[in-house]
Amino acid sequence: MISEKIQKAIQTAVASLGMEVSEIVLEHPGELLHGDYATNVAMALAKKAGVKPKDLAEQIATAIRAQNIPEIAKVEVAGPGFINFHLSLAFLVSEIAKIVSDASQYGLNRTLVGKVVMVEYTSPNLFKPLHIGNLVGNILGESLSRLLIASGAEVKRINYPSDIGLTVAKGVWGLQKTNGNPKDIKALGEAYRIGNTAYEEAGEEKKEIELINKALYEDSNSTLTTLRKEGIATSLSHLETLCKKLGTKFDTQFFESQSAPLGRDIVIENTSRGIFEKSDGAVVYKGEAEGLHTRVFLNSQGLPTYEAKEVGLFKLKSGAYPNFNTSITVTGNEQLDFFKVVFSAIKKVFKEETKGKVLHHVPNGFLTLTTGKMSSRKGNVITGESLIETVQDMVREKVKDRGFDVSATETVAEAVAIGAIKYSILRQQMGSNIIFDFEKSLSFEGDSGPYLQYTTVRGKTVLAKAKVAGLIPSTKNSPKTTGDVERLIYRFPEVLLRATQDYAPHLLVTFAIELSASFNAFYANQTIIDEKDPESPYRLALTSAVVSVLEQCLHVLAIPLPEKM
RNA sequence: GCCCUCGUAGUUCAAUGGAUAGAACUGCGGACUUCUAAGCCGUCAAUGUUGGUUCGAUUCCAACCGAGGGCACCA
Repeated sequence: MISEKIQKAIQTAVASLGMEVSEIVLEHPGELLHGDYATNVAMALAKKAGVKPKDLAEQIATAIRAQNIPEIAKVEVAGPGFINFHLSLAFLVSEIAKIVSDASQYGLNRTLVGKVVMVEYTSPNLFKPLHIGNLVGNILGESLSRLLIASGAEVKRINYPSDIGLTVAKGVWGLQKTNGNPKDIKALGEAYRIGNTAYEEAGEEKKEIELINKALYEDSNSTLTTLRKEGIATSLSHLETLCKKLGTKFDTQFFESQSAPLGRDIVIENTSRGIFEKSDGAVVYKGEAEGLHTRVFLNSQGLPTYEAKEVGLFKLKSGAYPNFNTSITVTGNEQLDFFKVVFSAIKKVFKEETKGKVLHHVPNGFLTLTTGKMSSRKGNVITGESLIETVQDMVREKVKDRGFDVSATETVAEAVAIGAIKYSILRQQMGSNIIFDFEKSLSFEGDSGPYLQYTTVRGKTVLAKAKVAGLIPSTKNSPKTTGDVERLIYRFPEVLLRATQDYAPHLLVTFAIELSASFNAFYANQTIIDEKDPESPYRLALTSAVVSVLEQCLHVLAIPLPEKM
């Protein structure tokens, strides 16, 4: 990568002056006028060396110039002591050529080759309609998975649905009351709603539901068990359809019905070893020694709680992938403290199995809707599905006057709806709460999923037209100056790498938007296809490079690309 | 009460301790008989408060104000 090359050059220059730096900070100046890269080493070293930052910067700059690096056209000192680097035209053009030839391989790195990473996300309660939170978790988890793959990791996507417990009991109770069909997803949703309401009223019904819960755990009533199993099958196949729409395919599913008994046994076993202890009839883990808090792992009836199930889940996961290096769990940010305690307990219980491995909890924020539209249209419960449906309805309206045929309209509407939703979730830093604005997300103007999709589709249209005209992309005849597109696009590999290292898909989103904007400006400024212009093949190569990089961005973000828009 | 997040234009988001805080939406004003106008160009507008560390703070530290979340048998 070019950034590494420049860092090395600085290191060499600094060393030649008899100084040392542990880390070279290289950044892209906010203004393209200030060059393509800048470093602050001179300012950082000046004090220790007892010289003026600007003087030291000049000395370092001279030492760098002496190295005659072909990729660097100009090195200059500016401001309080920055050293600015301007990349050479030859480098920028050669990078375009490289992108065109590497295509979908451009920018991938091998930093995680040989590493096995488990990513657990989505993890819904079966029987309960998919909540918006599950949708957010799925979207972030999928993008994280794809980022890791782009760095060479072997990713195992894991889904951990809750198929037993109070939620399921509420649904089964509701099915009996409504005489609902467990094979009908709508009936399941309704059954859960009724069961949940009844439970909250805390009367006789609550006791009935608790008895059902116990019976389901013990598998003591075949009628109830059958209802549960049928409902689970329905929920699962429905989930699979939705995940397919969202671009997710899980490698493995573990169920709470598996992790619960396993977790319970492990906790009991480790209570005698002193890791857990009894307190008020329950079995707890005391985290206070590590600045955490106490959590209940087995309740006073001896049933495993969510905590114990996590312990069991770890056993399942590490059993399935014993060679794993990192285990990532994506859940809502309200579980931050919960996971600190649970991970602490797991590390003690599985001392050997967790040695040298990383357990990581990645929190995602809440999604709130700004307009009251959802509630008026779909009832009080806002599910992941109804969100997608509503957005898709709105897109369908917009697509109508574009003159597509019926099937194209449907495909485009779905891709754009999912693009809009995913974008609004992925655009901001993971973990902070998300405000979803229908009007804004679907305004189709700027800073949106559709903008990225539109730019890419537009670029592809140009390429297709050029092919018909017999023009072939080439960087042979490049112009004397380059524009913003060239000065942004070569950054893709570093952005991709940093997004992976920081678990920050939003960095890629920001990059994709900036690249799109620069391409759209370029597009508006001149005609790309012109048989008489010797530079036309270069502009085509540039277009091809942009399309290729944007397609990669969309792929990593798991945003679908429609054929036309 | 204790702990964890967070506070940036009117709104929704950016900014690995750096230079004139960057976009989008909204408002106002433009261009175009041209490859997709879901596009392009211009313009108005912001770091909650008070201190501290630093050559340099939106970023780090402290206090305060404000929002959200968590803290024993839900997940």
